[in-house]
Amino acid sequence: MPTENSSLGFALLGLLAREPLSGYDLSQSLSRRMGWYWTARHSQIYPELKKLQKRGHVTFKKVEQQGRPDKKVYSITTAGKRALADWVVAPFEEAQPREEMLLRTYSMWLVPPARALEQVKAHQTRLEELLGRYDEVETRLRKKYGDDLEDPSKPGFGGYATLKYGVMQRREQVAWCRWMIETLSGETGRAKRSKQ
Amino acid sequence: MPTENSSLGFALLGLLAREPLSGYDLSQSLSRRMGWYWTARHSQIYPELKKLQKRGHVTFKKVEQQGRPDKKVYSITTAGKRALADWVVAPFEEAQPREEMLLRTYSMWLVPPARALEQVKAHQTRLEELLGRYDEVETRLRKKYGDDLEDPSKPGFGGYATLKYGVMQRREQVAWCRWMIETLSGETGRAKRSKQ
DNA sequence: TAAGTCATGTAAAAAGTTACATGATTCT
DNA sequence: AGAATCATGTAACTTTTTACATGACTTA
Repeated sequence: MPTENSSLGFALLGLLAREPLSGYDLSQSLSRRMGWYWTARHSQIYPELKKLQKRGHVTFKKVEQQGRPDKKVYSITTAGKRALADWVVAPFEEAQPREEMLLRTYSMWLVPPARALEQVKAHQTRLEELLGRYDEVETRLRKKYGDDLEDPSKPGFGGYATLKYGVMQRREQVAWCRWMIETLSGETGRAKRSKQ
Repeated sequence: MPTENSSLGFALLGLLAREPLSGYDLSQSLSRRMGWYWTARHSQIYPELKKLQKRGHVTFKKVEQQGRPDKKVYSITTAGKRALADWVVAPFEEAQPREEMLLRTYSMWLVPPARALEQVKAHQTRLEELLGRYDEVETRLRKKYGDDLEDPSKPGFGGYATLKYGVMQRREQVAWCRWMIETLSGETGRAKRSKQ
């Protein structure tokens, strides 16, 4: 076992620092609250919780439920909270980026611009759907935390600041899509005109 | 072996579609040309080239050199070029994003704003260094391709479009950092003032 | 002489995805 | 009756990182 938690471990601790959650809850919360910058499947979450528990960063107690399967509710420990806070301010290097859209864009010169156009438009649609969901999240956050969102010592701030980042990035990505569409259709337009 | 190439496989094909390269060259080109949206170490590249070769998407010939180790120069095949072009326009889902800065931001409410501030400033510095390097790349691209950069059927377009995306994203990330710094220092400012 | 570049690989481990596995309840 | 939700896990596989391994030549 490595000396430090993985990024996923810290993601889970970040959620547990706000409220105790079961593995199932963590899976939902991760995708709902951190989904636009970190994700994991439940098959990765359950083993990770075991590691956190062995390290003493979380504890759990079994909760029996009526009409539902029993669950294990995890809570962050003092040591876990300290490890998390240390990690937040520790120097680090960003993980290697993986933007498949750009990988495809790099080789778009090989295909007819009209086909490339379809790919870019599909991407734009995905982005706009995402932006729509951000709006709902912002409304929900504002209702839950109010003016506390701008207060960096309140838990609401984390969700707000990361959401803001997501919105800014997605908007800019849509702008890039628009530029791509213009450039690509300009070309097909010229091609069509020259054939007339 | 899976039926399709991995993303890395297509990244390498994308480079080889422009010119034949050795494994070593591919490693350099990958980080120089695609470094801000896809990376790989040489330990991943060499095995991947073997897979591409077994699939018939690339061929190689040994080139003996004087005063330097021999090298294997890889070229894309017709089948490889077709597979690449198909992949460029195929529907897909973006790989899961991994933005560690946001993971840390989510838990920043746990630490004193002054410490969080340091982290954000360090991030901003990294981003501005990146932006500086983009400038050099743009100059180099413009010299090499001229007005062909805006022509979607010329190879220069791929590099130009992806670079543009990178510049737009990084600028927006810097703007987010500035907002964070404002919000975090506002808070420390208030704290300091209230203690006076 | 030490560090850096050119050049190619393998091994081990960590991180992440997909598939397998089970079972009760609730909603359509 | 079938699909969705709640709930927890394991197994197999792919992808990525880190470390190991070698060796000639060039530059400071």
